[in-house]
Amino acid sequence: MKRKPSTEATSAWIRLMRVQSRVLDCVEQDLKKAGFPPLAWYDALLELARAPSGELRPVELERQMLIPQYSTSRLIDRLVDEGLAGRRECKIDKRGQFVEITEAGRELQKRMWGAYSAAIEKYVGSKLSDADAVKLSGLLDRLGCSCGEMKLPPIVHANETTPSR
Amino acid sequence: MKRKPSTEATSAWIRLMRVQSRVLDCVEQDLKKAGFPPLAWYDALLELARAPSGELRPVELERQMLIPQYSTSRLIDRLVDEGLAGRRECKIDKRGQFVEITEAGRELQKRMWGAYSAAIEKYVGSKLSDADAVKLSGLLDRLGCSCGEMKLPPIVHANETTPSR
DNA sequence: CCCCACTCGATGCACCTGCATCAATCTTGC
DNA sequence: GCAAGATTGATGCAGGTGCATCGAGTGGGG
Repeated sequence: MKRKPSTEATSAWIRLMRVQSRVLDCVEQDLKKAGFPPLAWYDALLELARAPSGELRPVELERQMLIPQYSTSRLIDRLVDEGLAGRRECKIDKRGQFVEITEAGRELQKRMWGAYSAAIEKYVGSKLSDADAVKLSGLLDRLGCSCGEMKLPPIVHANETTPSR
Repeated sequence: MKRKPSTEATSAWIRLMRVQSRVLDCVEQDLKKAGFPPLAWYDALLELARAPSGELRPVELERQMLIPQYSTSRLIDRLVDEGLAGRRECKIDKRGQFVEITEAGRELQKRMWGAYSAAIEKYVGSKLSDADAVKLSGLLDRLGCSCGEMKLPPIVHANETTPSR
């Protein structure tokens, strides 16, 4: 039988939807106004930059970013078109390929982090104490775990460097 | 000067993005599998159904739903195409119009609420105690308030009836 | 009364997403 | 060694979104 959600749960749901779309919007706006491409590009560049030799199989990228296969495929197209990444064939599995970040790609990723981190601070950091941020993370994690499976990297980044969504 | 966000804030940001997209996805999936249209349709139908005489100016709808003008315009097109709503001219302001929900619209909205509420319960309600849901709402509200302005209806719905995102 | 600024809603365009499907290649089981 | 099935990545199509712009209509000041 379907239990109905409590008012509290429903209210949390509504806020989750509204607040994230609003905050995401703000952040994307800031990036765009600074002349940068969408966040998805950043995420991909970051994953590539982080990879041992600056290259990944599309499948890896896809799994890291939790986006569908075709989406990865076309995102890579765009990165390649802009000279931010290159495709390299994969000798050992001829179906596959490697995508490797270019210097321009690394450079853009770093510049974007400047604007991106400022936006995170502006729209999240400055509104919440660290303790509250931790509480929020905790509550969100409880939701995330298993609507399928969820692999959230516990904490993502190196010292002066960069997160990913 | 740009302060950098704390690790905690960044981590909360990441989770906010990932968790909501995952949960939203799950809910939309459930609706789609039950043969229903996207959530946005539900939201619009609900706003219309809630309106005093089942009709609203597009501008109102737009403000309720917090989506851009062109988006509203096209959403209405789709609802009208499906016979879920109708357009009626506005006598007093001939630029404008009224959109009014049809019986089919009301009926669909009610049927969707069945699936929708079940999904909310499944992906949110069942994962959080009411107290935690309230905590989550509270933390989210702190983020929502003013990346522009935010008018979150404090608590949205009537007894056995229906929320909106 | 008329003009100008504004509001309302629609639309062409580019792009992005989801879905289904494809061809190529790899792997497994026999 | 080979057929059946799984995996990798691309792509055509339909729809949705953002952006810029447009035409119609309103309303306020001179």
